[in-house]
Amino acid sequence: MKVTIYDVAREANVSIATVSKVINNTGRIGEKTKRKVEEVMKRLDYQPNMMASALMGKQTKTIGLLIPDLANPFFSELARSIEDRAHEFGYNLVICSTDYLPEKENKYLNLLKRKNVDGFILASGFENLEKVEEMVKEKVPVAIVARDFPMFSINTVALDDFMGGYLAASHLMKLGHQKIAVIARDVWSNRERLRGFKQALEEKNIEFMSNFEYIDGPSHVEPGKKMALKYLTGDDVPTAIFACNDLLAIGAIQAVKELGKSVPNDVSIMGFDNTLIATIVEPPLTTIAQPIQNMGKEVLDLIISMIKGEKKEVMRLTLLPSLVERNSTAPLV
Amino acid sequence: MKVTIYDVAREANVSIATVSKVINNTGRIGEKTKRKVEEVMKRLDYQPNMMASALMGKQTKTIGLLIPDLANPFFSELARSIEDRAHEFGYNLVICSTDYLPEKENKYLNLLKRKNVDGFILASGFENLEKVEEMVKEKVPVAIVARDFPMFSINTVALDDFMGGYLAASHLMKLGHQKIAVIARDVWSNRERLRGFKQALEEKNIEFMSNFEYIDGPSHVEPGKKMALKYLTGDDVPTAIFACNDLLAIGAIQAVKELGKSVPNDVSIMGFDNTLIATIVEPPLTTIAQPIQNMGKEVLDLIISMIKGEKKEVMRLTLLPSLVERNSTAPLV
DNA sequence: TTGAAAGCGGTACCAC
DNA sequence: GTGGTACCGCTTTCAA
Repeated sequence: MKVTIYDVAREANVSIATVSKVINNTGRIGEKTKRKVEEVMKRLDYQPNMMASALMGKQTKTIGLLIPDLANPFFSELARSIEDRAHEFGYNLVICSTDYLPEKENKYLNLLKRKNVDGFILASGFENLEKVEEMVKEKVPVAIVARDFPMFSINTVALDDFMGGYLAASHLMKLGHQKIAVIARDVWSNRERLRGFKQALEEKNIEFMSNFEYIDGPSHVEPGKKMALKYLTGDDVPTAIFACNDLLAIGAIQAVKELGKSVPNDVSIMGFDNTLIATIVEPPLTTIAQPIQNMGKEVLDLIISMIKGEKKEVMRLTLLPSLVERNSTAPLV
Repeated sequence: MKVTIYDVAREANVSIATVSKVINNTGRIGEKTKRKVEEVMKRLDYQPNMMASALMGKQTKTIGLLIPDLANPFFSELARSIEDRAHEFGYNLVICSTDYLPEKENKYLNLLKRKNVDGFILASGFENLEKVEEMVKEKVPVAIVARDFPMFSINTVALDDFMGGYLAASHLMKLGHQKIAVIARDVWSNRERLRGFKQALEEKNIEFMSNFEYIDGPSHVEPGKKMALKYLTGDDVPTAIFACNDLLAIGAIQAVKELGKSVPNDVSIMGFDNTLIATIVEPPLTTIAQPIQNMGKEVLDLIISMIKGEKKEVMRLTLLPSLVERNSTAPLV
């Protein structure tokens, strides 16, 4: 049977109160009693039951992480970096993929609340604002990562998406491109990227392509390819394409190849995220890098400090993207 | 404050015992009492606290998943498929990356046991046999996935790695290759793949390359590239390379390119796993596909039936790999 | 059919 | 310093 605090107490000839004290290192205990109890705990291989202490209001040392899709490299890399940091603090992660579906978001949120997770990290793609607002009101520790709710008072570690878009446009324009198509799914961060993108164009008096439209479907290779094909075979053929994530960009590369053209000689392509796959495609993808490791570490630290009740004021940490030049972009000839 | 079973009981003018019964649909309750209680639960938005019921011996509806590295596409895809199936049953997943480190394996195992997870799924790469044996003895539900412990009586969903290696060698030999280098990390499944590989060679009286050695370091792009470079610049240059996962294969492709040669014209390359990235490299990777979705579903079902105490006999389910031909392999000219 | 009460494994306050 | 004990929120006999 599982060994409980009672077993330890009996074996050490002390009360459970005393054992509890040595476990948590609280109150006053005599040196020899303490040593005795510790010896017994070791001998019996006693593992305190976290359910029980959680019931008494202690923490579960578990954090809920909601992301759109664990199989998407950006999110799995992000999850991994959060996980690493969490383990340093003795926390575990319950990971849930929401597929951008508000029903799933709500379902998992409720489920995890019932499991008394100590806090939530909501990654980009979380759409259900009211629910989040509700949680903040209930004082449930919630932090947002890789997504910004600018209208909203909530702890956030975000990327400067505006700047990301701006950087992308600037790079492409510097290479001489003027007709730059954009491939994006209609979510908040992409709207920001688009805004930054347009801002950069405007400053150079270059017009934004009028045939732009959001993709529908997930930000995956296929939709990216489809949209790129549409642009490349349309009336107003772009000389460069900025895709709002690496997967979409890869789709675009495939489209270009399928049309018998070359990247970057005929069409330059840029991605966003700088995930593993950006280094793997041919040609290697020029992309806007998100500091994934750092974002993971920062949100985790943020949520921990919220859980501990340290952080009283709301903060928004905005990390900056950077341009990673590889071979999928080239000067316009 | 959180609403408890007491609040519901008071509001409905019944005892907590009655409320408990309607929650769990156990015992006998009058129709109208039941309806009344249900109405109150809805009205108060009552969410039973799972900690409390777990303390009473009920399940936590949580499964621990130990994998080597969440950022590795194979494992994130596998985790995602397990997660999906788990959610269908109302289970959550606590995911831990072990980096193939026995210390981490043990640490997480202990931590999760203290959290009363209902069972464990151990993915390929789990090295610490004794610990697993111990858990099986303690009747903790444990299932293994994507890894075989043939010497060991434990529920498993495995891939026929031997056959995978056999398929790979057969395919390359059919293309005329006789000098086939192998890139692999020294873990169980790769030893099996290698065994199958050699078997196929032997049947055709083709010799296994004598300069073979295991890589050290993780099964990632860089080590793959390094080893490929070593083979390709050595005395006995292979005409084809079989890498034991897609990441390593990509490293090999990069090595070939770096040497100014072409895949598949100068060197054919094969991978293993058939993850997303196999479709993304250039040229698209010929690889041995693991039925990842299916493996995920099957282990989850397996562990659930163990948790429910249905499955009494140990079973080993072996799924079969299949060859996916793309463009990284070509006939030897 | 319903409810009182005894736990489950801890924590923490308050005497001693 | 140490121990008694009242909970935490829920499940489960066992009476009524």
